[in-house]
Amino acid sequence: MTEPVRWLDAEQQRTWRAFLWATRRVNEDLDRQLQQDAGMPHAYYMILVRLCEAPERRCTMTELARQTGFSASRLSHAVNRLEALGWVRRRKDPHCGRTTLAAMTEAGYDALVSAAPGHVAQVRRSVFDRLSAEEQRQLLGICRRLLEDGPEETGCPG
Amino acid sequence: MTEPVRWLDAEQQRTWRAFLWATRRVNEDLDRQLQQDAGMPHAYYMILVRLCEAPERRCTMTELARQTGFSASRLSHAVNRLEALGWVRRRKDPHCGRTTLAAMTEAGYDALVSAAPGHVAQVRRSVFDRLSAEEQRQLLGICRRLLEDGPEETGCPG
DNA sequence: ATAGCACAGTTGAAGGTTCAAGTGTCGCCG
DNA sequence: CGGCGACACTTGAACCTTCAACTGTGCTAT
Repeated sequence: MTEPVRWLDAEQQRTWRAFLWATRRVNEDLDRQLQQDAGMPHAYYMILVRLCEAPERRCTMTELARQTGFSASRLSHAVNRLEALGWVRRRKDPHCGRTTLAAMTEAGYDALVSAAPGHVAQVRRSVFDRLSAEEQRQLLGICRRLLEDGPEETGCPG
Repeated sequence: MTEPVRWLDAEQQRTWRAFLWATRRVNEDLDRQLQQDAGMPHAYYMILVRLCEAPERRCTMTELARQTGFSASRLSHAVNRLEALGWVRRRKDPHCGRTTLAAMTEAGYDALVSAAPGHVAQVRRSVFDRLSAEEQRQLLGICRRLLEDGPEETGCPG
């Protein structure tokens, strides 16, 4: 009953390995840049971006989790840290006893604004400067495939 | 002197976001599968794979770090854990006082062999089953670009 | 020989992520 | 009304990774 196990062929091996190395490299370079220049990991930057785009720079934890794709637990721990840094503040939702609102502070906004240029530059260095317009199109197509029949997408700047 | 900051255009935004979500999804699914079915994170699986391919299923820490792309520290901690699991054993190199050899144990080999089929299946589900032959070619091309002028590549099965 | 330096590797602390379990709130059905 | 399941979130422990510091070894030039 044990099916024959379909291994990857040589070309797929190469592709898979290249994929692992390339994505790791991009993520590490991104994280390192943000950590060094802005004192935050990429995950926290993403949270700040979403918060910044939200209606009054605040939104519920659940919505924030949905937009960032983080687990409730991961987000909660992260917001603890962001709160300790003074970049975010939690408030009880006046309309609903069980939801919590995370609101970006002025300091949080400033931190994001000063982090953004360096981050975008790194994204260009790591990805877009290396790819032709055609390759960029291909990349989007491929990523869409990899995301099919999964959670829906959202929108973000910076 | 502050240069104008070249933001990403709308299409690049979409591509970037899709890239982040897609690669995160692949990595998470991979990690979850291995953790649940084989009791090890993907990083440790990679170490075992390299070790398994090495001449006598053993190699120096430095070489192993180079092949996996891990930092010396990360590798050392990981091998501590793998040693505690009984999957790897450290030995002093008889020919050189400052190098350490990491050797895969029988139990380690067994663990890898039983983990491999499920892992490969997940790689197919997450990536190759979703991409046409053409897209797979494109992906390899793109990853190569992202790896240009970086550390050199290596080879791995499974 | 030996001082100095680079290499090979380890360690501990700090921080991030996950997982499982826990708290409190809302909504709904009887 | 009274339960009770689902939802929104939080917590603590375990684990993984990073960073900076540290040990010990071999090389090389004087």
